[in-house]
Amino acid sequence: MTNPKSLDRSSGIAVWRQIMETLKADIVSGSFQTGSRLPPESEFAARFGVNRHTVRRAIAALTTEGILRADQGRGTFVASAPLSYPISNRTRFSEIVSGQDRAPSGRLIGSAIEDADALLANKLAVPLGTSLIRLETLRVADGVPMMVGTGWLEQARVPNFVADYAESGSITEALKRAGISDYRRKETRITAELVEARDAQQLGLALGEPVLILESVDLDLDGTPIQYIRARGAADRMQLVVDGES
Amino acid sequence: MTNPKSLDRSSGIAVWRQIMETLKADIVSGSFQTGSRLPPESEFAARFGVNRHTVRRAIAALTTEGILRADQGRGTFVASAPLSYPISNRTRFSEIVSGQDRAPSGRLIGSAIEDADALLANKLAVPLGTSLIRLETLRVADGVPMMVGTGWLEQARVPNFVADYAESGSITEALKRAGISDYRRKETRITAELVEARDAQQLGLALGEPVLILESVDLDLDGTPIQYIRARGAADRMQLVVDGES
DNA sequence: TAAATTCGTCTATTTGTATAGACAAATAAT
DNA sequence: ATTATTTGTCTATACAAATAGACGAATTTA
Repeated sequence: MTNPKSLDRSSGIAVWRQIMETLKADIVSGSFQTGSRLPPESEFAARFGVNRHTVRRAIAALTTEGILRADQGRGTFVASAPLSYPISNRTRFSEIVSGQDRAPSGRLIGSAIEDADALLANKLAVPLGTSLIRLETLRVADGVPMMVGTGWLEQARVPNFVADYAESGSITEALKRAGISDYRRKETRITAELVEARDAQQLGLALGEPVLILESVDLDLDGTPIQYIRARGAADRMQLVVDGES
Repeated sequence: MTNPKSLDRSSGIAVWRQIMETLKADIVSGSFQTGSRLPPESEFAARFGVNRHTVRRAIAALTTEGILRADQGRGTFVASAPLSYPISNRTRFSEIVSGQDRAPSGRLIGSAIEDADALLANKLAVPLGTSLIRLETLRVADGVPMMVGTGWLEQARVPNFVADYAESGSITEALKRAGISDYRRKETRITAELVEARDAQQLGLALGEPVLILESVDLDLDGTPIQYIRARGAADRMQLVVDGES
């Protein structure tokens, strides 16, 4: 049942990690049920064609993730299989994609001033080096962190944003004071990546988990870009819904 | 924008590979357009805080993938950006592909008959236990596998579907022969997961890589469900684009 | 109780990864 | 033509990853 997986020695991914991911996949798929005993390390070593120490490192990684538990003399056991969330339980985030929410939504967890690089200058249609405000936000549903987002706005357009936010405590209100009361979403680009260390902490994810990446540009009523957003969401907790109407 | 990526030194993923994936993600997201010149290696090295040799290895990997091209004395250029995949109610893979000057192809890699379980019965609006055709398809662009898909259709509605699809290579064409001249997409639900072993082999991905999951239901002109599709795509090769019209 | 099994730890060696510096080769800028 | 920039190649060093073998510690089995 456990795979005759081929290990890639020069892929830049350590062998122990490849084994770790294979084991995790087998546990998720149900090959090894919660509480059941795994074959001994020596057997895995033979099966994968590696040294026992390499298997041990993979098991150690899964142990710190809480997925496995090893008892000296007894064996290694599945402590808790990582859940594959049922689709029906996933949060629908259609409003994010359609742009019907009042972005940047969620709680402001940080801000900074930085100069526009090539990408940002292009997305926001401003000269290279233009001073931008960067906003870091966290979106929570039912107490569970769902997405972390980074938004960039031209500072000249929202000159007093930081002060306004500090005073009003509201992102929407701070934008309104800068004269930005309405805008629409141009498009949203969606892809997926493995979570970064910083986001993993914010979202409460283990390293190696997938995140959905949403990149979008908001336009004002004249079609001028207002902000560029790059949001990262816990893929196992959410599902984006794209309506087929339009 | 390429900078705030934090490198993880103890993740079991080599630094050069983390840089490689960051660069690839930036190319997919449009930071570096096809044909444009990248910043010099020394600048990347400074930006990532690594040695130039490490950056070179990342670039070498992307060069063998055909994504970058390096000319001595001139610089490093984006040879071909990975595919963008627009989503709308008229989504047809071949149209998307041809619109981007990619050679379209779809291949039927398997089919079976199975009874509708609760989920499928609900999605297709048929009684539980209804006989369904299950289709496994592989979609390829420029010789690179992009998506594997599983589709379910009510067998009574499209009796000769398997043969027709195998012959024409087109879902649209096969449906036409079953008397379904047109259909539209009801909605598309998007999430991400880690690739399964079987899909990894089909897509040429390593275990632990993220895949985009697309679930959708196609309706005929009366609004009756025709097929339910669950497709899995290599996240590092594609980007879904949702227009913000609504 | 004794033996077998299985995880835990140790030392030593080989291969892969990353850093450091230097210089050549090709191109672009002056 | 000369200089600066940028990629390509080389040597050398330090550290992590993986292999190999041996033995101890805890548990189960006979």
